[in-house]
Amino acid sequence: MQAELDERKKKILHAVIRNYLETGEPVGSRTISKYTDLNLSSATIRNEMSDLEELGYIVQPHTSAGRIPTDRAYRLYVDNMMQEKDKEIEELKGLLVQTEDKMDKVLKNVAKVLATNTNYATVVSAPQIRGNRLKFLQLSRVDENQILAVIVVEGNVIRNEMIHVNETLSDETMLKLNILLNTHLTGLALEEINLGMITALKEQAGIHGDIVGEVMDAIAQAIKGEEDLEIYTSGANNIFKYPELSDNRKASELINTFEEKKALAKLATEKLSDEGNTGIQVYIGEEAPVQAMKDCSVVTATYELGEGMRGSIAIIGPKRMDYDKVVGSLRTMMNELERVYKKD
Amino acid sequence: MQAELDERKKKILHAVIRNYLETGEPVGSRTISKYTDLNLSSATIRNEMSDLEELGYIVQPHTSAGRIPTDRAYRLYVDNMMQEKDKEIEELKGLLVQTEDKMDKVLKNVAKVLATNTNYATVVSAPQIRGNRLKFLQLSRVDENQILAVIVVEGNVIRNEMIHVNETLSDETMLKLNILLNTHLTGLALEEINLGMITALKEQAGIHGDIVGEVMDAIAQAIKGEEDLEIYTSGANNIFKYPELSDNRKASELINTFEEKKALAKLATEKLSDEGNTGIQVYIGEEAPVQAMKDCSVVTATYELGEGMRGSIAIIGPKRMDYDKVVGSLRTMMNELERVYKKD
DNA sequence: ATTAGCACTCAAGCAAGATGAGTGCTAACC
DNA sequence: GGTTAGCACTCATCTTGCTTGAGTGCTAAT
Repeated sequence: MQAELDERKKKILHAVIRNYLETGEPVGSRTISKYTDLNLSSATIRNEMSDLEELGYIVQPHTSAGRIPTDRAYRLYVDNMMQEKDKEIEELKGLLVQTEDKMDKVLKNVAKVLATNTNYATVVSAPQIRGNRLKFLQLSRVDENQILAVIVVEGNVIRNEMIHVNETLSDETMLKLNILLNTHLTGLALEEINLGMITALKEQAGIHGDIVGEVMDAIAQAIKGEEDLEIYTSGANNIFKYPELSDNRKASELINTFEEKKALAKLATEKLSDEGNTGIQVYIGEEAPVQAMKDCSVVTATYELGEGMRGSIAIIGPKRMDYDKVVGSLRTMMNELERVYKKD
Repeated sequence: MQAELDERKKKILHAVIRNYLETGEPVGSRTISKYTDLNLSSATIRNEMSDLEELGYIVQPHTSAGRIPTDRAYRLYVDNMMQEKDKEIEELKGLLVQTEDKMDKVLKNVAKVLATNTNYATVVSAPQIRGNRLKFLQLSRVDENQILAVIVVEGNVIRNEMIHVNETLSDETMLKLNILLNTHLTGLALEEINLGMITALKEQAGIHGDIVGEVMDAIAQAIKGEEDLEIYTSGANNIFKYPELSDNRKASELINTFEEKKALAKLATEKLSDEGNTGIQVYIGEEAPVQAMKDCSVVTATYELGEGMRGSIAIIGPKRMDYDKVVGSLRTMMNELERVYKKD
């Protein structure tokens, strides 16, 4: 009962959606009658629309208003009807490639460029370093009872962690510890550092075993602690451009969500484990993984910069967002990101 | 013509302000007549209010509405009439002291606590490290042609900078460089590292002089680059609680300002150079240093954590914000911050 | 100097049309 | 049978006029 949408119904539905995307107003039969090349009178369109309503693709906000697409219609549109328009997106590339070393700056920039280019709000999450290898480790005595641990992971992600110690360590001890830890841990993935290895290291460190313990904690914390889920947002104010989102309660909620980035983290990581598809996911309305966004649509893309270094980009806008353009922008942006970074 | 506000006028003005702060509605003569202990009829109040209007302290939003205070009245209020109520602020202290080592986390927390506690939006700028001393410097070879420079400044602010080199440096060279730089630079303030010293160091480094140059650049960049002006915001959505700010255009502008943190930087640093006063500044309406905030009031406080380590906290709300409470909260928060960190 | 009283103003709320976009249905048409 | 013209109906939105009530300013009396 749902697959049978004949060609004409599809055309009409498509017209309704496109029209609504542009205007944001309910669209009526007369408009469609003129808008399409079907040369049908408004009455015929009305009959068809009536059918489409029954099938759950469009609804009237109130009797005798035009129809607006439902989530289901958007879903159909995104899955089957969308033809990408790859215009003017090329310019994005130029904006990105400049300071290629500082990862965080680049990502902030990505968020910004996408926000201004699409006129929606964007969220970029920094790469998850899960599964990545330890590249370098350095302990330094900063003063009598503070040690600075610098941890560098593949992809040049750097973490600092301060460790308090009670005893003052000599230079030789520091040197020994550094050599010990580097020789044993460098090149290992996090999963490969197991408990056995840790206890072995502690033994070798002798009386300074507890420091090794602290260092290991620091490594663990630095790498998989919540802090590593750096998130950059941009264009939050864009939501004011869409009346259906900018009534006070909703706007407030959305802005709040943007500040409380933890909810966004969920959104970002949700589908990170999914493989297979092109990496672009579209969530429409209630499909969105975050409650506050049930009146929005969210388009997410996952980028991969190397062994297990995966982050994601999300664009949040009204349900009637310009899916074509967003998906296009997102795709070029991702490619560009991967191109710039993959050489590492 | 302006100093002469007799005692009664002051009392009435005070009553008007307090009442307006609470309700947000224009306040009329009858209300005041009951609200104060002056035992005057509404008619008398009317006469006095008429005078006050002429003197520019209150205005009517339209004929036959009550009066609301002008910027000038707020200014008078803040300068002379405010008596601090230091209740319930104490609880703030508890919320703050927990993870005392990670400066950025603490500041984020400060922003958050203040925002939830006052119901206004807050901005906290991380300390300017200008004038601070270099505590520790470490160069490490991360791979063939990348060197990681870790720079620790007094107050345990840590910066990482990647340096690309063309030649691969030997372990001994690295060690030498480290010793050279640390012995000469540690303990110095930025201003004390002058050009003469730099060329001297370069000479001593011999063929690796250019690396020294890069390191110095990194130090300079890391410490006084714009990046060091880390800014934390919280409670942006609080502005939706005040109708006079939450109409779409204004809200959008404010949110935008919050995202474009550079404007806030200006606000934060503006009065950093001023000395003398308690460190708390109140900007009312047009006095605010940022255009987008001309309908708000901004209360800023400067905290000082040691030699020249100064940051600032700002609270942004409607003109009718509860100045007493805000100033109180801000003051305890600052004291607490300084107490926790000054022992370093 | 203070107050009571009264006329006046004006935002805001409400009810009663007027408007118009859009629908559903029926009967006629090809 | 599919298509269309025509018409009655619905309902959000706009307009208009009316009422209400808070609040003022002024004047005359205390």
